[in-house]
Amino acid sequence: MYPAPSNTLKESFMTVTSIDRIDQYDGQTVTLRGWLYNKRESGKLAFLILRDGTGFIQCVAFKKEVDEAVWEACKGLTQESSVIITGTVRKDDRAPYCGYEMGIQNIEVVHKVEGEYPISHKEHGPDFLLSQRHLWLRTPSQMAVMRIRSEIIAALRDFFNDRGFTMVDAPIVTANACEGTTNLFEIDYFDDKAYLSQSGQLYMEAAAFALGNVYCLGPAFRAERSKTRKHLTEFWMLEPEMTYIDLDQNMAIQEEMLCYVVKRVLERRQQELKTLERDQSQLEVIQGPFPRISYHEAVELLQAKGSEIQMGDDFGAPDEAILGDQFGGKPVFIHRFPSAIKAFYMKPDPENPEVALGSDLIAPDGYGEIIGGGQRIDDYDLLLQRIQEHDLPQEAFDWYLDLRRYGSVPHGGFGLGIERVVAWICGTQHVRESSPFPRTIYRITP
RNA sequence: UCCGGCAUAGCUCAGUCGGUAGAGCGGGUGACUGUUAAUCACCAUGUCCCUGGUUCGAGUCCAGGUGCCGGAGCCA
Repeated sequence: MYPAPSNTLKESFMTVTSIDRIDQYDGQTVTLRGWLYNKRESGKLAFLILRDGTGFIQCVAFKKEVDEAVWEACKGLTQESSVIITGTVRKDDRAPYCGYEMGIQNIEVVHKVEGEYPISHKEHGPDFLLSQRHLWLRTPSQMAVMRIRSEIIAALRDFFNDRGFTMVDAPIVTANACEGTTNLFEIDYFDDKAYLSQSGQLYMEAAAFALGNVYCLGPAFRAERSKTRKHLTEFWMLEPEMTYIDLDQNMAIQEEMLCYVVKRVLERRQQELKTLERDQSQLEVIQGPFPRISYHEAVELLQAKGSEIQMGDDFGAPDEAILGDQFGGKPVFIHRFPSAIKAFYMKPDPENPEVALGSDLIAPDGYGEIIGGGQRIDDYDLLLQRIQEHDLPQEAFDWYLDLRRYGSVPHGGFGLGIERVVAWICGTQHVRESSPFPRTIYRITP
């Protein structure tokens, strides 16, 4: 018979494999290590649904064909108990999930769950699920979102690495604000105050003057009391910065990057997109060129659609949603916003100094702004003037001004919100679901 | 910070006119040799968010508070 499990498993010559490779072992006896996802049993027959992180498989035990101890172990098994199952792989049309099932020969219960597992296979509300996020991650939809998130980040890194960009990490603890000063998380820093970074951009500008084209990918923190489906207090941002680039080239690389990412998810994460029941035709239309309209044109378009927006106002959420849905499901660039509603470092358009050489990329289906970027001011005097106009503490920006004192060049870049892109590609209702452990205004656990 | 909504079993919710607290799922027990979120029978489960008020009587009505959700502002 088969050896007693735990201490002899290594010497048992059993092949330990994973569910995603099970099709290579048809007819063979292998060992899987996983967790009990679900169980169905009748008097003399038990179906155990095993998950191991790579997939799901149905394992079958007939009372007559297994040891009594194995039968008893199967019967007593509870949801999410961890188990090591050895059995014969066979193709079976009745098997759910992967088309294969495993005839159980031996089972080792690594840890049996006592008491109720909090998450059932029926519906739950979002607040409850978020309070159980550490367990919710085990469900198929959440695993699929995390796999797609991982693929998106890998694709973004590959895109820039393949084009000669250098990855430079930006600091998390900073002394100055990149955007406004009202949205900073303040921390004690020995006898001083410090802040959690809102953006790595200013540091990327310094790095670009050293290395040429660079990017960072890291967390950003905003102490905004925002309670919308597009906001987290901690989110991840990709921030490339490029020298000798203009606004059109900047938008072009954003477009190329996003098309590459969407294409790669379509190619490599079919299974996950199906699990999420994502309408893939909506992703297939994501191909360049993306429409590019000016702020001025956008406001006229919105007014024609019945929006109350006035020239000079920033877009509200409904405005963004309208703009995002005007172009056949493609994202749209809005460029040349009024300088007054944009960040202090945005370079004015030489042809119309009232507007800034910046752009936002608005995603369809109400996901809103997924990228914001543009040209940076490269003139020392103008940058100093803007810092003063915005009542920013000049000393904290001395090093940033230095970049315009020592070999300033035209440059620009952009910031891409990872959670928003993941939410859009996955079709999740809320960015909460696209972060493994989301932080919102009222939630910092788990 | 402002506006709106919600709060009842572990979860999702119902609860009529103010009159003894309910269902489904989950849990437990039992039956069943091909189940697909299995089915069937039985069992157990409550600070009705908190405080105060009205009333013979409050889950229900009133006031205040707390928590959460959605939105605005701000932003990726």
